Amino acid sequence: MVTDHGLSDRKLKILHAIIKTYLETGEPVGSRTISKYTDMNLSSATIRNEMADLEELGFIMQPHTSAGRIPSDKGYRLYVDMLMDEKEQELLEKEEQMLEKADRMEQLLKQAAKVLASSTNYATMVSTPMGSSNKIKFIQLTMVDQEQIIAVIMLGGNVLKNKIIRVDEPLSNENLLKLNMLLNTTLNGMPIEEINLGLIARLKEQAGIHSEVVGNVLDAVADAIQVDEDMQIYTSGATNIFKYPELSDKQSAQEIISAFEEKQQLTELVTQTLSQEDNTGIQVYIGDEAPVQTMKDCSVVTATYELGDGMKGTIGIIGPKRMDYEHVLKSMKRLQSELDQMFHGGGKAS
Amino acid sequence: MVTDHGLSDRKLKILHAIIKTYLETGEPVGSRTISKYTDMNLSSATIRNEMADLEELGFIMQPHTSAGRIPSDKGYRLYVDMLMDEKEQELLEKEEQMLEKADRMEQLLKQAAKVLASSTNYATMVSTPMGSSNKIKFIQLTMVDQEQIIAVIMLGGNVLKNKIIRVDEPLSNENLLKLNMLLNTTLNGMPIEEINLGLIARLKEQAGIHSEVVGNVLDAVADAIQVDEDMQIYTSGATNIFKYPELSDKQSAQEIISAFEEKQQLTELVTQTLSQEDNTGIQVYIGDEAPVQTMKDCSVVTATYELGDGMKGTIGIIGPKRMDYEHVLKSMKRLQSELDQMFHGGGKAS
DNA sequence: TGTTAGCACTCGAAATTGAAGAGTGCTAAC
DNA sequence: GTTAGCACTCTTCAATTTCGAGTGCTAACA
Repeated sequence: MVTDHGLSDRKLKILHAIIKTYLETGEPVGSRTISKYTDMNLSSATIRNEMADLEELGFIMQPHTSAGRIPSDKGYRLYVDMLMDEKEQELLEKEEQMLEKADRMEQLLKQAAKVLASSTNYATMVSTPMGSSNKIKFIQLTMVDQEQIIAVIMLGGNVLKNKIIRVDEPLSNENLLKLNMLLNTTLNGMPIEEINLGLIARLKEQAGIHSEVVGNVLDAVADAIQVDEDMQIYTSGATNIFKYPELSDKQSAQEIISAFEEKQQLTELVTQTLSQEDNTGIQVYIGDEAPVQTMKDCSVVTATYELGDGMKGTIGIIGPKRMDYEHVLKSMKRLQSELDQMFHGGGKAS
Repeated sequence: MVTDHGLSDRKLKILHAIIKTYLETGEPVGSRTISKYTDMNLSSATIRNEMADLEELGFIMQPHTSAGRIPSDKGYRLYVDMLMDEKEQELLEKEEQMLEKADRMEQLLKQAAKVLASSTNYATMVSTPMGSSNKIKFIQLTMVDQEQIIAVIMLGGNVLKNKIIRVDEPLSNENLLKLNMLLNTTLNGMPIEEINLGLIARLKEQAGIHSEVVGNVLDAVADAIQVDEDMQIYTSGATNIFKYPELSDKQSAQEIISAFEEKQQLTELVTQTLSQEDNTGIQVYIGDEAPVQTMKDCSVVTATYELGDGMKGTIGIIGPKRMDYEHVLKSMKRLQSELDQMFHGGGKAS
């Protein structure tokens, strides 16, 4: 993320002006505009010369011969890199309030997506935390009636899963207790990856005549985890993309909204983001940089947040390349830290 | 739903032909087309005369002076009413297979929405069952560690909810057992509406020093039910509306997709549908008939399915007025009966 | 009386044209 | 190195024209 460019101060200033103006208007910006807008006291002709240079260097481009210039991906990249260095500490109380209210994780995340969407006017997504190394914290079997047992499984990060198991004949209280003991002593604190066939066989053996139930429980565990692994993604503000003409022609709009609805592609985005190591946890993909083809005409900003036990989730904003990066980065950092804080503050669970 | 119209057989045939052709093409259909398409051996001029009559009766209309005719809402209505009388028993195995795989209710419903969307090419929604009169079937408190208790609550329809409760100091096993007894004997089988302040006060009194925990549990119950009441709605294929030019201009598309994303309006649709009493449980709203303003240019087909204990959910299809009603109604009935069957077959739960 | 052929007419959609305007690149002068 | 000026390019938008589909009506026919 080195901002290494061989640009003169003046070129940089002009580039900055071009991008900023373009972000606001969405229209190609011409030399005359810049000449007036900035306080550099340069004529449009001079600007034109500089612009010709900038274009040759690949920072800006012309959509057609006699139009103004628009930033290229490379130009945006430079701009964003410069922004990333800055810092800010503002807070919006309204957002916080809204977030405070939600006390279940799902709701919280949904809410977060919504808040972000409404405060930025872009499309947003939030993924539920996903544990690269998840542990079983607690298992409890309970009889509901003659035929049904509930298995409650608590995973790291206080995530609860339950599953109904049908049995042919009722277990005695004593046996149930034994099973609970067995499962808890064996599985408690165990990382999910370590549950292998050998272990399962051993467990079943120890369960004796109730090996079938154990099998069912383990299936249930596997199932619970399974469902946990294809993580949930909450989205909001997908229709915001209609606000940006450059994205809202039928073709693009449909593709992007599809991606949002189907979530398949978002999953990819999340995976990619999580695998990336970075100090701040915030990443900006401009155009083709995004790991998803559908978003090649957009910019995507992602941030990861962390729960205590190695569980990580992702927040994402998808918008036009002419995104208000400054605002977005600010919002992202804020939300990221709020989520971090809330989860570390403890006790929120689904 | 009486199909009472004063139309001659020939007029009916022509109207049918017009609608069918329009459903396929989406273009206004002219007299010449009908004259060739049908096997009635009538010249276009004759057809024109009949069409003039049909227009006067309000079954069809002209978008502009010299265009073909398109069906009016009234025309669609007649057409649909005629279809509703018919029956059919075809099945698509592919669909069934897909549905078979899902064993948790949420997944099942999500899957259902997806299947329906892909088989009809319209936007679809499925709402989770919502109980007008829900009962508590089972409550169980379990200590996880010194500070946390899990409350597992099972509602009618085998819906499971759980909630983590924090306590300041650990409960003894004995006390926990007592509490469990207390809660279960008092609350089991109790309709949620009957849990009132008086009952809560009585419970707390009986719980003695642990009244606080009881309060928490009841809060949890309230909470669990709360979340259950603002029901979930799963959608799929929202982008299908882009396939129909008459809906895909920016304005409409955005509105409809927004409605799908925000789900606020869909909730209204569901409520309306559920309140309607009808023998088949299938309803067709054409244009303005829909309870939601956003959908005034669409047709909406809804069906309700039932769980055992008075819980009802809704399936919905939203598409253009020129919807393939025949196919949609068929699919709906099929899905409806499949869901009914699955839930009555028993044991599926979240 | 019901059906059909023919014709003039209407109106929207698409193609064509033209003018306006924004912006550029280049050159020559400062 | 900077600027003014000018010719040129290209998009946009509105006005205009053309084209064709479809109609309603009338008159003739079975």
